Amino acid sequence: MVYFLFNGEDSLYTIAMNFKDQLHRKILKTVYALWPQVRESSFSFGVDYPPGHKFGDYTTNAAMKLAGIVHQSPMTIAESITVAMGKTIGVRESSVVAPGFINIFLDEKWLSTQVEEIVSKKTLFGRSDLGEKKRIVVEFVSANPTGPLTLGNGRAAFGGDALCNILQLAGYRPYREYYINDIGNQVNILAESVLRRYWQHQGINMEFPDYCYQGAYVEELAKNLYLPNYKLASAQKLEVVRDKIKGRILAKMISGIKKVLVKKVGVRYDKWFSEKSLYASGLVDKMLALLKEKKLLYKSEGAIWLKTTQYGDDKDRVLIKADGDPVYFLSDIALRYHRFFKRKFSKEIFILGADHHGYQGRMQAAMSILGQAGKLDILLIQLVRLLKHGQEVRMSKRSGTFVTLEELVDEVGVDAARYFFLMYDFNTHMDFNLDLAKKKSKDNPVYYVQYAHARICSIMRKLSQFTAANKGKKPHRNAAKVLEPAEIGLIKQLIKWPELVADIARSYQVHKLTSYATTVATEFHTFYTQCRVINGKEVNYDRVMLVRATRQVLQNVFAAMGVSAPEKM
RNA sequence: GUCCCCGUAGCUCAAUGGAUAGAGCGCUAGCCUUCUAAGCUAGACAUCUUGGUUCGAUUCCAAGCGGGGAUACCA
Repeated sequence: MVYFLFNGEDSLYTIAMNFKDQLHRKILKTVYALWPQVRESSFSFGVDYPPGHKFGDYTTNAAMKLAGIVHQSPMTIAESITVAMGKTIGVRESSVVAPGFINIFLDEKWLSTQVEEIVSKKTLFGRSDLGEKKRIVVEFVSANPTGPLTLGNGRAAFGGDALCNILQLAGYRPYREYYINDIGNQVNILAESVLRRYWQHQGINMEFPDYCYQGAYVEELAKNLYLPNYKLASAQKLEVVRDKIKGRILAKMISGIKKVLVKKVGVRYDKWFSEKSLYASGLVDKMLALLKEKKLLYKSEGAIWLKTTQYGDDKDRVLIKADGDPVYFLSDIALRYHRFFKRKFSKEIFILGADHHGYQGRMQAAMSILGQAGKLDILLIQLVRLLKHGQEVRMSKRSGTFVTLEELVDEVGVDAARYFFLMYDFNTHMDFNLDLAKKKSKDNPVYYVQYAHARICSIMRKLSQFTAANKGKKPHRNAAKVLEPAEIGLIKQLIKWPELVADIARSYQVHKLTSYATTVATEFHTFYTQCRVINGKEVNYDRVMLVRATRQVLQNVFAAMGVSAPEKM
């Protein structure tokens, strides 16, 4: 293969490498029209080598001649690209940097029209119909209601929320779901922990075993427990009383979680799905019957197993334990049945802590059993390690050593917390130093980006004063449009937003949002320093337009990240 | 043992197989009589090791070293 690279820092895009956005496609189309011999492969377009030859033997010119594409010099090639593409999109010029690179420069007039388009499209700028209105269920956080949300849950909460925002922009219909494990042994243990604490407070000599939850929130629940008729403690009574208070305690935990997510950090869910409801509606039993019908169940050592190995899992999995209790995996299968057969979602994105990575195999096996293979994307999100005084602190709900999401947000604010977590690739192992986060929250890049927005608002305020003072006078317009490098740099970033949205909708790489926001802010700050919008009595209205476009893009990015756009700082 | 993730600047992180590897913080030197200096400009500092694939590797493959996680009839 011969690879011709059409790209360049100044020329906006690497076109040979990736044809994912509209501009790329237009350029590629032009190239195809020029040279029908060129064909597309997955990463580049090119032609086959003559046998026995290597690319290194040739310059672009020689290679193209060999391929029979053109019989001209590289400069002439660049020229023909310019002419052809100048008609469809605004290409000003192109140049050849041999061997193998052709740079393409966009016309400033075309760039200016893009600015106007951004302003007129407003929040719709960046929106596309890539997703064809497909309904995607996104499950994220879904932390057990046996303790408050931790730092680590924050990572999933913010990432999942931002991903849904992006999917929405890309034309999908995301459905945010929090699956509540409100049944099973964990809930019993929580209730028991509270009860034991309660009795301890009543002066009853009661031990507190290791399997119980140690956290301060258990104390809090115990303090607020109203339990007049069950003062006596005994092994038999414990279970009876526990079951009496279970529902109340669970409700309290869940409402606490909801409060933090919705009120505190602004992550709203479309559905808080109760695991218990899967049993109540009979769906779990139906699921079991279905699996039995498919002859995928067998009994061994008193337990009921599912033959997941037939569908690529490492080993078969227990669905019902020897003691007769079902395992979460069972309701998880029922949940997928519900999502794909009853709700008819076309896809699910399941954001899962990396400590659950072993769960993937059986989940995908379950999807295959349901005949829905390929519809479940599991996104593993690496754990957050908490450092205190340079030492790692193992976060554990059971032992009560953790930092809650609420604490963090109280310390640094929602914007800083969101931005901080969104900066990291899901695959990155984050070390989180709370002391440092408190101390350094002022250094958070979110303020750098927000500051750009505040500066824009300041200009706009000034501008409205200016126009009020000059009522009736004709606004001065610059006839000659010669863009400063800072202006071009800014525009080039702004028009990348739709491409970025599409990219993230495909790759789920939400952390690119923060990189992009920072880049736009940098370009704006440079522009701000170098180019004046209001200069004495002169207003440059083209720059006003550019500033408005920048504000719009920043607001759109902020909205996707769930970060506020302050008008003053 | 097996499986998953990570290893890039002093620190925290970026970089669809492409040109001179980028930001922020920290460090050095400059810039406010003009739209917010939470800013701008310049400078110093980096791809864990060894092989392989490729015209080209931070990126893909293999082995090694180092760190984290998982290996339940817990979730």
